[in-house]
Amino acid sequence: MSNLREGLSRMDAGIARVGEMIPEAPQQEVRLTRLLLLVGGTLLGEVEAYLKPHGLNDSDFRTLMALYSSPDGATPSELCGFAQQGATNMTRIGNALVKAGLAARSHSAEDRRRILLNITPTGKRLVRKILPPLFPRVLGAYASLSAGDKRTLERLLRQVALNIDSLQSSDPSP
Amino acid sequence: MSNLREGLSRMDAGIARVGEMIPEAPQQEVRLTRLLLLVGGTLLGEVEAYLKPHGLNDSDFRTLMALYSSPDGATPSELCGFAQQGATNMTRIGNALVKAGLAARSHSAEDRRRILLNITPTGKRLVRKILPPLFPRVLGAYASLSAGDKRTLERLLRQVALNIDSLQSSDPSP
DNA sequence: AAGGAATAGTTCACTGGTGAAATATAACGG
DNA sequence: CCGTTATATTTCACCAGTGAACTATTCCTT
Repeated sequence: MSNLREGLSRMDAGIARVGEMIPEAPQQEVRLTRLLLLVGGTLLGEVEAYLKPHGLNDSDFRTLMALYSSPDGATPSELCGFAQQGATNMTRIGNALVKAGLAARSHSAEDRRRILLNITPTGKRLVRKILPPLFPRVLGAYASLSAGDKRTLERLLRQVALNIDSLQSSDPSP
Repeated sequence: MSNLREGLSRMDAGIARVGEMIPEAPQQEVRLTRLLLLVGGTLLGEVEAYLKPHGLNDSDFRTLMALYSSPDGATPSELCGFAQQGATNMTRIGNALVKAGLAARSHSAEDRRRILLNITPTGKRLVRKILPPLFPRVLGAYASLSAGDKRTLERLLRQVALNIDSLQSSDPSP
């Protein structure tokens, strides 16, 4: 059932096979990209599998966490920033959280275009309940990495992020 | 428009804010996980933005690449392995590729349960057309990394993958 | 104060992916 | 052979996320 391991070896084999037919292909970089996607996707799947029984998916959860750490509430637009979601989807997330009794909507008094979302006591209880068992899982993913390894990994990932940003700005798509 | 950079700083701020309220939270590991997800997702978005004008998404493309490197064709199940997709979705991908004239379906003679997919000349032409412009983009994401950095990144990501696998097997979900 | 641009949120139609059940064929044990 | 079991693919109903268009409100400029 060692799923990622198996998936990785299939991925490696496939990339090598394509690399034989197309020698110009930057194999290592393709491998890195696929690896990133595969690891990230699996990690996300793990987290969501844990959240599902509680009726949340990862973006619902990120939004709930943002509300948990916003004592004065937050507007959907602010939450979009934190949860890395578009406004459209934030509407759905808000609906879901309100329906589940985890958050409450209210209209802003100063700016009547704005909606304010606040976490409810039920929402706080849920966060305090589901968060602690999540920690060992997150830690487990990096268990075999030394402190230095983790710092290196973070540094390299941030570098890749910056590179992607420069790509985007220099390259307004053909 | 520096999107990832901005997203990252919002993410960092959010994690730090939660970390103040919940000191037991493993901040670095949470940061790493979110970073992985964010970078992976953006990278995927980049690739798909390039593929979209050609009528393909990333899993269509992975499947097409698998067919390109399979001179004798492949069954949907085999393609699932390469493209990291479920059988259900592979049916849809197959439909899409056939409809676009990039692949052809045929029934296997020995085992009549099986379907064989083969790339068409049109499909081969498309691969040879869209692949080369993709290379500089992939390379660009890792442009600021030294050869050693890339090897380190790959090593660390593979370690994380193995850790996740052991988590899964040791932890049959509560 | 009026008109137009900007902003906040929502709705709608669509894409992409999933799990469970259905269908068809093959393989196996007696 | 025959019934059971396993495998390959598809269908169906659903969930999550997106871009474009819409509504309501506020800001800005004269």
